Order: sequence, then structure tokens, then C-alpha cells
Amino acid sequence: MNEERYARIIGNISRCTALPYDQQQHFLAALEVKHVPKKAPLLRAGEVCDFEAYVNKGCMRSYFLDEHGHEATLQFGTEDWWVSDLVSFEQGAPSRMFIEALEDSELLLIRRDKKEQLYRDVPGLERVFRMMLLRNLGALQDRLFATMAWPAEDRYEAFLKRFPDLSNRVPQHMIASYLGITPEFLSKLRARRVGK
Amino acid sequence: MNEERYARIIGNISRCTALPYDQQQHFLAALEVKHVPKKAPLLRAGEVCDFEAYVNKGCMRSYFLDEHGHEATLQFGTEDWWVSDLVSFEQGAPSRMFIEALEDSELLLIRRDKKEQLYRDVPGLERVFRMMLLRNLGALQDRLFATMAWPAEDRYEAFLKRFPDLSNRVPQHMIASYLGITPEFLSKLRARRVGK
DNA sequence: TGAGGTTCTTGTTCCAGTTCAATGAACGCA
DNA sequence: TGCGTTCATTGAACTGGAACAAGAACCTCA
Repeated sequence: MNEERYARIIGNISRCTALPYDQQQHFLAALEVKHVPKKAPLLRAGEVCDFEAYVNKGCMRSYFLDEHGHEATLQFGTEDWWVSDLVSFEQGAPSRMFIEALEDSELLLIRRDKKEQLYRDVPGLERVFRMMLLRNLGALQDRLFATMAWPAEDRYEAFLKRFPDLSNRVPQHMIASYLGITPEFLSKLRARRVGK
Repeated sequence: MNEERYARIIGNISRCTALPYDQQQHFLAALEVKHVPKKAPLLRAGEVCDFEAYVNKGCMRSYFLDEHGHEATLQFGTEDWWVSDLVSFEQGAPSRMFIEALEDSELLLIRRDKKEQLYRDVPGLERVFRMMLLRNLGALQDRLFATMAWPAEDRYEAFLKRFPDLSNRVPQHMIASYLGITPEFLSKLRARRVGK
């Protein structure tokens, strides 16, 4: 077992539940390592999402895209984040989102067919993933409220504050797509900021 | 046990899992009946949400409200819907939303302190509530995408299609607050619609 | 029965954010 | 080394929706 590769994910789930050593090993044994080159898709709308992916290295993005070409970024995932379409994963329904790599990335996947067994072997995990779901829900509520109630400039400030590292790691037009504005307008917001 | 009062909620959870009669009785015994008069608050931001409420009769609304007076409606709940702040409920954290009655309403509450016992007595319930959480998440994703990518008119059409009964049951300025627009603008959208 | 609060509408003005177009910078890639 | 492509910036014209203001149509309850 490659200790270095798995140190981070153990730290991640241990934040919720402390696992004894043998359960950690059970958990790690269920993981699948996957490398995704830059710009490659990990999930396409219409497919069933059969994984939850922990980003060990690199950067991913999930987004929605409708038939009119309207696009909106749901989430960026860098080191120590999870990316997945949880709704599709849990319900086995076709996904409505896309997930792609923004950089060459290394992921640790939990496949759906291993999940039940894993819950039995490592009881604490159920709590971990329930927490993930709830964090997700809370973040989405905040996001919806901000999108509905705040002007773009405030949303951009909030984004910079919450994800300081992302702003010079992902292309700007994708940040615009996260904020729900055009790339041109984001550019103007930035120009305005420097003046202040 | 008042059969009539509980017929609907049994139907509601049975959609997910069929429960044997004795488990149904366990479930019903854990419920608390609560009447909320029109305009009365059920939950205020800052409080911990210690219930999940099934709307047996009436109509509720949950919404966010920030220090600048910005308001956004998260959800309407009429008969056969659940309303709660699940994030606060599950994590015991102070809520960030308000819930109020739009009509005199009868609710069936599950209190947080009864939940653990209930899961033990009625194993199928865990699945039911997980499904609720996931439906919630999915709905919120759709909503965020629509808010970011669609013009107000399209969002209004989608609202009418998805909740045909609500449009003449809920005051219009609250529908506007659900759509993320001003009441005045919604009024103009409606005027425009009639012309077509 | 009215009087006073809601709720909805309509018009005008104004601004945040879009669209379109042009330019330049940065980045693979042969 | 050069060349096509993607990406960021800037400007001008436009528009969806907000803000403000005023009137009309209501509940509702003393």
C-alpha cells in the first residue's frame, strides 16, 4: 500500500470519524486510482454516475449544460475535495451534469458496487458520506441565495474570499460561469477592483 | 389513532418503502400534531431546527433573509410536502432560514430526539429520509442552474408548469421572491403573457 | 360600514449586466 | 520559429429587470 498516496484521503475522512487502523485498510482497499488528463471528461450528462471521486492531485470541474448551450459551473474540485453527481450516484438515475479535468489529475474513486460492502466493513463511513451530502446541500442553498439576492460584484468578492487559490488556477471564463455572468463582465469587474 | 388524519402521510412514505402494519403504528406514534395559524413563524434564523414537518393541511413557506433585507423564497410546502431546514436538523447547527405559515396549517412533526429510536424501530425509514435529502439536492441543483442560466420569463413558465396549483394559492409577491425578481416585474411578465 | 392595511398593476427612469466586435497576449504544436 | 487557437481585455450599443412613485382593488376586522 502506497502510504504517501493515501495519507491525504485518510486525513479527509478522519475529520468526521476516527477510524481504527484495520478499518482504514478496508477503506483504502476499496479505492480505485484513476488518472484523468487535462480536458478529458470524467462524466457526461446522460450517463449514470457510478463513482464518488476524491481529488488527490489536480483540479476538476462539474457543470450543467442545456440544449440551448446555456452553461453553469456547479463546482471546482482541487486537492482534498470530492466530486460526483451524488443524485445520480445514489439513485442510479442518468446524470444531468458534466465533470471534466482542468489539469492532469489523480483521483481516488469509490465505485457504487463497492459502497454497500464498505458500509458494512467500516460503519463510521456512513456518517462521513451523510455529512458530505449535507455540506453539499448547505453550500448549494447559500449559493442559490447569493445568486438570487446579491449583485455579481459581491458574489465575486465572496468567491475570492472562500477560494483564494482557485482564482489563479482556473481560467477566468470558468469563474465567470461559476458566478453566472459573462467572461467580459467579469473582466470589467476585475478592472474596476484594481482602481479601488 | 385518528385514521383519517394519518392516511396521507402513510401514503407519502409508502411511496419509498412498504411498511408492515406494526411499523406504521410505531411511526405514527412518534409524530406530533401541530397547528400553525396563518402568518405565524415555525422557525426563525438562528434557532436550531429540531423537526421535520409534514404538511397535512395548509401551506408553508421557507425563505432566506439577510441583514441587508434581501429575501429569497426557498420552497413552498402544501399538502403532502415536507418542510424543514435539513442542514440545521441533521447537524444541530443554527438555521439560516425562516419558515412560516401562509395559511392556517396542520403539521405532523418528527422531533429530532425521536429520530434515532424511530430508525431502530422502523428500519425502512432511513431510506425514505435519505431519498428526501437527495430529492432536495437535485431540486436545488435544477433551481440554481435555472436561476443562473434562464431569463425570468422562462423560470416563471417552468414554475407554473411544475406547481400549477400554487399560482392561485400563494400571494404573487412571494412567487416573485421564489423566482428571484421583483413583484412589479412579475406583474409585467403576467401582463405580457395574457397578450400572447 | 367604513377605514386602513395589504396586494396587484402601470408608467417612467435608470442601471447592472449582455451582446457584439476588435485587439492583443499566451499557449500549444508542428 | 512561426502560426492557429484559445483566452483576457476594452469599448459601444443595447436590454432585462430594478427602483421609485402613484393609483386601483382587495381583504379584514372594529
